Amino acid sequence: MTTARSDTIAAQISRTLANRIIAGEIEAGAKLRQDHIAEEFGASHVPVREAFRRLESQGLVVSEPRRGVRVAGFSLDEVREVAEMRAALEALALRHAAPHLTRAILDQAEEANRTGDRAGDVQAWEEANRTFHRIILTPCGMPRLLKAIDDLHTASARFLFSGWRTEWETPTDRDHRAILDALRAGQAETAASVLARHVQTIGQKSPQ
Amino acid sequence: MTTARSDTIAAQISRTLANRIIAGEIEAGAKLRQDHIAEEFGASHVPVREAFRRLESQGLVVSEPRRGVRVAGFSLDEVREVAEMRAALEALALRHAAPHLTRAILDQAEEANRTGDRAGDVQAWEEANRTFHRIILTPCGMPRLLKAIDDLHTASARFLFSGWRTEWETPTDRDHRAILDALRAGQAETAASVLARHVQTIGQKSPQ
DNA sequence: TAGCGCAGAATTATAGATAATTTCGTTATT
DNA sequence: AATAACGAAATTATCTATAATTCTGCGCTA
Repeated sequence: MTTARSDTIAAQISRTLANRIIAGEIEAGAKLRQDHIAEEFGASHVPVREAFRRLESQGLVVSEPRRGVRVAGFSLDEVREVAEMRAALEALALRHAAPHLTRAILDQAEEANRTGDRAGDVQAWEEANRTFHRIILTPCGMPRLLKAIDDLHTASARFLFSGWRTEWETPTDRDHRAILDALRAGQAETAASVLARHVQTIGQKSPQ
Repeated sequence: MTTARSDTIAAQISRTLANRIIAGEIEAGAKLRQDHIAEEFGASHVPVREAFRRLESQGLVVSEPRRGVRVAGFSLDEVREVAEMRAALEALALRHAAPHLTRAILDQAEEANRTGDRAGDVQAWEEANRTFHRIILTPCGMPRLLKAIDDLHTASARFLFSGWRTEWETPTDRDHRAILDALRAGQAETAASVLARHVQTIGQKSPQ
C-alpha cells in the first residue's frame, strides 16, 4: 500500500505487481509482458525486468529464459510446502528470539493479536497476523532467516486472499494466545512447537 | 564451471561472479561496479544489473538503492545463521524424501560419499558433499524448499573455501554413513536429526 | 587544524533503439 | 483432414545514450 515515492522505479513496480498477485488480481499462470507493464507504468522495460527478478526471488513469478515470466501457480502441494517451510523456519526463529523477548514486546504482540481479532476483512486480518509474527520473531536478530520467513508469509497471504480459506479468525486467535502464554512462562520450546503446528494448519484446509 | 553457452548473458555473468565470490576471489564487502564488470565481460551494464539481482536473491551480494552492490559479508554470526537454517530445512526435506528413497538412490548417495572421502582438494570434496545431500533430499519433491537449501549450500561453500575450516573430512564421512544407515533401517526421524546435527557442526568451528 | 561546503568525477538508474528469439497464423503438401 | 513448413508479428534480451544521484578531493572558513 505505502509505495514510498523515494524508491527506485523498479522497486515501485515490483511492489505494485506483488500486491496484485497476492490479491489475486492477476491469475496464476498468466504471462507478464514487459512492454505492456512498462507502458502502464509510464516507464521503460528495463526497470520492469528488474522488478521481475525481485518477484522471482520472492517466488511470485517464474521465469524461463527468452520465454518470459508468468505468475507462479499454487497448487495445494505448493501451499503445503510453503506452510511446512514456514513452520520449520518460524520455530527456529522463535527459539532464538525467545531470550530477547521483553514484557513490552509481548504486550505489543498481544495488541496486534487483538487488532486481528477485531478485523473486519481479510486484508486487515492478514496485516495484523503478519505484524504479530514479526513482533515475536524479529528479536532473533537473524536477517537472512527473517527475510526468508517474510517471503513465505507473502506466499501464504496469496493463498489466503484466494478465498480458499474462509474461517480463519478463531483458531488463530487461540493459538496466538497460547504462544504468548508459553513465552511469558519462559517455555520457549513449547511456544515454538505451538507456533509450528499453528502455521501448518494453513496448509491443511483444502479448496472447497 | 560449466558455463552453458546457450544461456543468457545475464545468467553467465551471474554464474561467473557467484563462483568468484564463493571461491573468495572477491573479498567480502568489496564493491561491484557495473560498468567495470560489463567491460570485463564485453557486455553492457544492463545484463550485469540483472546478474546482480540474481546474486542478491542468493544472498551473495547486498544492494542498496543508488549506492551499488557489495559482496555480502559473512561474520561468524551469519555463518551460524546459515547453518541453522540449513539444519531446519534439510531435516524437513529429508522427512518428506524418506518415503520415496529407494535402494538404488541410497547406493548412489553412498557412492557420492565415497567420492568425497577420496577427494584431494576442498573443491572436489565440496562438490561430492553437495551431491550427497542433493541425492537424498531431491526425492522430497518440494522445489521451493530445494531451491532454498541450494542457496544456503552455496553460502556454506563460501565459508568452507575461505579456509576457516581445514579439517572437514572425517566427521562428515561418519555422519553421512550414520544417515544412510538410519534411512536403510527405515528410521527417517533418526536420520533427520543426525542430518540436522551434522549440518550445524559447520557453524561451530571458529576462525583460527 | 578541524569541519563545512562546493565543484568535478564517478557511478547508478532509466530511456530509447536494435538484434535475436519465440509465437502464431497461414499455406502447402500428403 | 491432418500435419509440416514458412513467414510475419510479437516479445525478450541487449546495446548505446542520457539523466539523476552519490562519491571525492580541494579550498575555504572559523
